[in-house]
Amino acid sequence: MMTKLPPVFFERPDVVQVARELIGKILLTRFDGIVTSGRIVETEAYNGVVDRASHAYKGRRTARTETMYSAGGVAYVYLCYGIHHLFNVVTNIKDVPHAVLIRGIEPVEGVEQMLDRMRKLKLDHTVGRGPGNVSRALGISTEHTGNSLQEEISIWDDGFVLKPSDIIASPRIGIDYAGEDATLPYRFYQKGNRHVSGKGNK
DNA sequence: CAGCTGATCAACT
DNA sequence: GTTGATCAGCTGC
Repeated sequence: MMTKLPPVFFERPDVVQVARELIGKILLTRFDGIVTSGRIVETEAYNGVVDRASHAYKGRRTARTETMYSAGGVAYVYLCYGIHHLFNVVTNIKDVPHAVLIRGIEPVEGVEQMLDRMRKLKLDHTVGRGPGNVSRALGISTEHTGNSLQEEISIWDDGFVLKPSDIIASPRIGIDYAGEDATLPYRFYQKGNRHVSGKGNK
């Protein structure tokens, strides 16, 4: 049984809780009738205007970050280091720029299509590992920023439940510039899953 | 296995 | 002109 997560799931006020609950859910895209999906195994919460690691820190608002100010339940996709498209889920209500970065998925449907997009011949643990690869495997790019998560891109609950002890919280990756905010336990991942980025995810 | 580096663009100084 | 919510490929232990 598959249930699509409704807008109210994303509009809740606690972005850290949403990030934790997204572990184990299914992220699915359907572009031109081609379905690819994967189970979310790693996320990070970005806590809006008070979070030095967020693009919306201190209420910064540019053409790029504008979609983070939408009501929860849409995609925020932006380009990092000029080449990587990073996919985020916007949460909270309109004008509160919270978001959850999806950092890792375990491929489920459309493996052949994902391998094609990754330019790989065979499924391995690097497919869907790291935020740039999540977008690449699922075919998501900056042109999808602002899109609803009820249409081409959607997130599903298939009844899969993780033991609470298998969801680990840790500091976020690659945000050393964020001072004290860099130490907050806003990253969540499934213990031991090989599609989680970094080392030592036991 | 650790460490460096190129790719390449939007935002900021 | 510099810097990042990154990745893969190479170097040299």
